[in-house]
Amino acid sequence: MTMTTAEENYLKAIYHLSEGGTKSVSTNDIAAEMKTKPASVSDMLRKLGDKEVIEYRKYYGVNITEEGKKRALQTIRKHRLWEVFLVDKLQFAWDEVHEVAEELEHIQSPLLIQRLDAYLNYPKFDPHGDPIPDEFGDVRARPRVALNEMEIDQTGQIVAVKDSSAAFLRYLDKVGAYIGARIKVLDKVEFDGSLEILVDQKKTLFMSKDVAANILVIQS
Amino acid sequence: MTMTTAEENYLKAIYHLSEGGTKSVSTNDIAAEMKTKPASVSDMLRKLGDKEVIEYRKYYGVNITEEGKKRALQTIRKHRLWEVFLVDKLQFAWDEVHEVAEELEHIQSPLLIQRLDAYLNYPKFDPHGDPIPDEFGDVRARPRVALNEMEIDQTGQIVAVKDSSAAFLRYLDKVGAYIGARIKVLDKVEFDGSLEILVDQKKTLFMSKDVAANILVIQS
DNA sequence: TTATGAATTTAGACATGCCTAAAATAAAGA
DNA sequence: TCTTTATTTTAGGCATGTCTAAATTCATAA
Ligand SMILES: [Mn+2]
Ligand SMILES: [Mn+2]
Ligand SMILES: [Mn+2]
Ligand SMILES: [Mn+2]
Repeated sequence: MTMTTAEENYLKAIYHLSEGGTKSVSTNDIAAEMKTKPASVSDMLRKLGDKEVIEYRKYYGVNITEEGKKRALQTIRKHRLWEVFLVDKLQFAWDEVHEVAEELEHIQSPLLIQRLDAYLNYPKFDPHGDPIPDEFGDVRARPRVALNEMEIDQTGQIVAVKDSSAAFLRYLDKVGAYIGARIKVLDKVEFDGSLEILVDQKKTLFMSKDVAANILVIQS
Repeated sequence: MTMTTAEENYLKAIYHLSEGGTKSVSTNDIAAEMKTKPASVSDMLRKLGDKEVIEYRKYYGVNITEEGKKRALQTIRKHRLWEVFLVDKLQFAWDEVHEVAEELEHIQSPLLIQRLDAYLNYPKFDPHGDPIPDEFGDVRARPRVALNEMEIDQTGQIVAVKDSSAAFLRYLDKVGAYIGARIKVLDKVEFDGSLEILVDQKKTLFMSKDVAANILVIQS
């Protein structure tokens, strides 16, 4: 059973909104995520239900099926592998890759993805720190905490961002925060939750609570 | 003015059938090339005519416009650059690349193509020996002759194939003919036009006139 | 010159994917 | 229990791209 580009995009959105298939998802939330109208979503949900990649009960939201989860993870795998290719091989900045990967992820060729994976040396994480599912859909996730939830003197390494918008990524580049940076919380301001951070044992950085909440860290 | 994937595929077919814009092309020939029905072609010709990438006079075939030629060459450029990527970087065989490139050529990102070109070191020819147009659509073609038209004792180098079907390419692999091979015509049989060829000064090869007619050579 | 036939276009239909406007439903409050 | 209202679905329509069947056109052969 083949899926169209539109169907793959919807299914991926449902997978993300359901937090990996653990929650049911509303029509309105899908419409917001896909930047379409709820009426268009209803049309698509019927189709995805017919293909049994979601369980669709009218008026009650949708749940992704095991088959659907497998499909979504394949698309996510392709998206993230292409992002690694664009950054590692073609010198794209991490804020330039998303839209192109959104197209490349729909290319149909198992051989292509297998060879790309090998060529990139079987990467486990994409340029935004998100894990790349293996060919069976298994994900090796790292336990992460949002930077704003860390306490003074705690240390760790930036591994991902929640907000992947170009604006946010460019801001991080500008201030010198990047995936892989080792950080230490030097101070937290009680009044507004803003933080003072030491980056790579040399650079001091101030950031608002809102910014810190979008930076994910593994503690060490 | 953006073009859909279908429009790009039709325009590319028209460019090839018109031999680079020098001939006018019939509806039936386009239908055969695109594996669709003439009725579908008529529909599409009206659209391409409206967009002024072809000149369409009902019942009299089409001619590609300068704008259309430019567009077609951009798609061809992308197709051939991706073929080089697949063969040089991902170890695809030359008979495995066409279908995937047929999809990849429609990815919309000027930056991607520019970077890919640089990454591949600005190749001038694809794995089948066909020239890669530059970003302005200029093609540096090499004067070629079909192998069956060469005379005894003449020498040259295989630079391209006319027939890119997987079956033909696999046959060439099997007998040891490849793009770049240096060849010499040892004998020609008058009766059926078949040839005896010396490849790389060491291997002798017999081939039918039909096979030789699909192998293109620059003479030396 | 006119009939014939091949090539081509048009008519009408269907699938996908999107929209707006209207109708239906479920959940919550009075 | 009976509204009210936000959410969701349906109805109807439009664009793209395909098809079959019917109509049209052009070229050519009698
Ligand atoms: Mn996508
Ligand atoms: Mn990513
Ligand atoms: Mn194509
Ligand atoms: Mn080629």
